[in-house]
Amino acid sequence: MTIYDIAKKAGVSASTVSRVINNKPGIRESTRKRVQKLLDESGYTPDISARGLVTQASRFIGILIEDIRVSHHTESVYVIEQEMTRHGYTCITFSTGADPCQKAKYIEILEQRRVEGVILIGSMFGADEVRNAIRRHLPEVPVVIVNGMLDLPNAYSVLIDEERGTEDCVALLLRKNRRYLAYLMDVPTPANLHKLQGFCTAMQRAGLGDGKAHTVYAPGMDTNPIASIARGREAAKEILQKMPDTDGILCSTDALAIGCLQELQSRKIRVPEDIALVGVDNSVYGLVCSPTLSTLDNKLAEVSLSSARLLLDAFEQKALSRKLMLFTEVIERESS
Amino acid sequence: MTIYDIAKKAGVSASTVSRVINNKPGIRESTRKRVQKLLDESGYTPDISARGLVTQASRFIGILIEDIRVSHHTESVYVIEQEMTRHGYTCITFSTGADPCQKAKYIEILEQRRVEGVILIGSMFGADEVRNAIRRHLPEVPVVIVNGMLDLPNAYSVLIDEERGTEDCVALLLRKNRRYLAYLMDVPTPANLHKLQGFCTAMQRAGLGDGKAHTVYAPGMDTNPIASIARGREAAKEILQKMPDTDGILCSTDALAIGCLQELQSRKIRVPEDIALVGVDNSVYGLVCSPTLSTLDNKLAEVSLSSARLLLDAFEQKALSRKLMLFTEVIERESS
DNA sequence: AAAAGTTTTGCAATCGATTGCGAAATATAA
DNA sequence: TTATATTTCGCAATCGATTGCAAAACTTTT
Repeated sequence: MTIYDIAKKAGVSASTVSRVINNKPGIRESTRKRVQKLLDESGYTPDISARGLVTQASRFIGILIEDIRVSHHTESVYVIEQEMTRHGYTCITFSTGADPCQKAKYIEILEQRRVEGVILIGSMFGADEVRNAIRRHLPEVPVVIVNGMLDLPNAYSVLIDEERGTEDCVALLLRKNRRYLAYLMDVPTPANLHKLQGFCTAMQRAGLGDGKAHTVYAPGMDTNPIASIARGREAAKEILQKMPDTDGILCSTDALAIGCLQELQSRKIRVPEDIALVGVDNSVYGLVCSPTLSTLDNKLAEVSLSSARLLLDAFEQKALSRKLMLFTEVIERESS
Repeated sequence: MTIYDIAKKAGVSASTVSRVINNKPGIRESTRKRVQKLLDESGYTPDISARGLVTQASRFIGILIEDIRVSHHTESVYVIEQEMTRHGYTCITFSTGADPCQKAKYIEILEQRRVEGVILIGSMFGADEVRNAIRRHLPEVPVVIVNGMLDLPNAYSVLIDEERGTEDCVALLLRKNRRYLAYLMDVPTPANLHKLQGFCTAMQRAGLGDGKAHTVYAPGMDTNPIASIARGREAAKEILQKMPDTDGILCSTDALAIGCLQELQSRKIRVPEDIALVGVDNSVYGLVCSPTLSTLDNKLAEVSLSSARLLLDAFEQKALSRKLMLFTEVIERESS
């Protein structure tokens, strides 16, 4: 069922049908009615790709993410997809995996589909391969990086102030009269390094010494939260052994915090009485466990919505800035 | 950068370039080399939509899901996307929400994008609006329903034997010498009704009376597991009040089971000593909580992979059957 | 060296839309 | 009624590819 079929039935030319479909002026009301009726009855739907060929607008945007199964990414994808769909765009979403070369492959697919814009979610898109792939395959379309930066003329960023957020978490622990704080650090992504920086700054300011000395590392690249939790348990052991005085632990993710919690509980260490615990992410896990977990809300929905809006603005050259900074919020629950 | 630009540079016609791109025979090796080199250097990528216009193959498939944020759906989307991408297809995924009319809208978008096949995930796609929308907009393309059925000539189904799985869960509880079983039922979706049926059958067979009499209902349509957990807590109260002898609870989802667990623990009822608890889903929550939750693994990854394969087979008219039935597996952990 | 057979290539149509521009139809003015 | 202005519509080109068929360019044979 094409525009020509409709044209034939209506006894007009394809141009006229096209004009009716797109509500263009210069069509007699009576013909418009007649064609529209045929359009409705026949169940015709335009082939958007064919249209895109001449209008040079695919109405596609690409979303690249390392692994859609990690729950905060899922939330982002959801929000972005809703917003873009609302504006007539269709999202093509790929889980790229960690390998930068693989990411480049997906970027090429996006070019083949002629996406009008791209949103990169996650902080692992800083690799050179990615930069080059974008420069090569998508030099013209706006690219929004959620929680990361890319030094390219067509790149935009939406960031959250992780450093300040972490400082706020330390402040919470201090308010609870904790003085022997430990920090549990995940993979050294740019975002996580910012958090670490925040921890160190806050420690310094409180006169509690060198933050790095109070930091335990539990790096690992896992998509499965269970693995993170296991890392958290191991790290907790290390903390207890190296810093037996610890009365407050700040973890760079909720999953790690859950791991700590499990380890502490298995040793009959009371949370928060003996050790207060604070995570980062505001994930569901923090509500499922007992005691419920104090955490840092990174405003995922807001950040994602902002990225979608930023991209839409960029389409119309209306973007106010290439960089958007949003703030986090501490959520105080039972574990602190 | 189009095929014509390349042709001009190479001093050949567009047809020749096209033949090189698609590895068609009948091109002199020397010209092929020359054109290929230009192709590589120029960073040309074919416009897949333009190609699709003449080949009548969009290489798109659509995935419809109520809400991508619910974690088992995410897993499905991930698996399907990987498999389809591997075969050269690009997935367009939509979170449709619960409203059937909204679903019909998305089905129309899929038609506009000329998808070659569709996968419907979740048991909520049985509504008449959906059926009609498919009949109207996608009467020709194969549609695979994951965990559901649709009476249409182009529909395929991948199902899991929930009934039998639930029976196996009851068997587990019986092995643990539990005799006063309660069943906690979620929304009456087709899938959940099958589970209930399984519970009743197993109870009957064990001579433990009428399953329905031992069932408590906690219906609710929430995307957020926290809400499910809250429902679980409430339902647990009801169970304890109505059936104080209960020594084993089977829940139709893990989230409900977590809710039960929380409620039981807050009342100092020991799990599994006083009451054994079994969930269904094999979700992460079951590993995060303590004691870890016995559950029914519904083989999500396998089911999803099978649906993708089934769709691919359907493309080539190689589908062995319109209906595929897979089996579940009981995972015994600490809570039972 | 010409004829016949093969291998390479290009022309032009096609897919399903949109759109500038001119022509036809209608409305308005003289 | 004719001239002019204004609507309304259709022709044909275009977007970026693919492909059947015929023409051109080579090989091989005689």
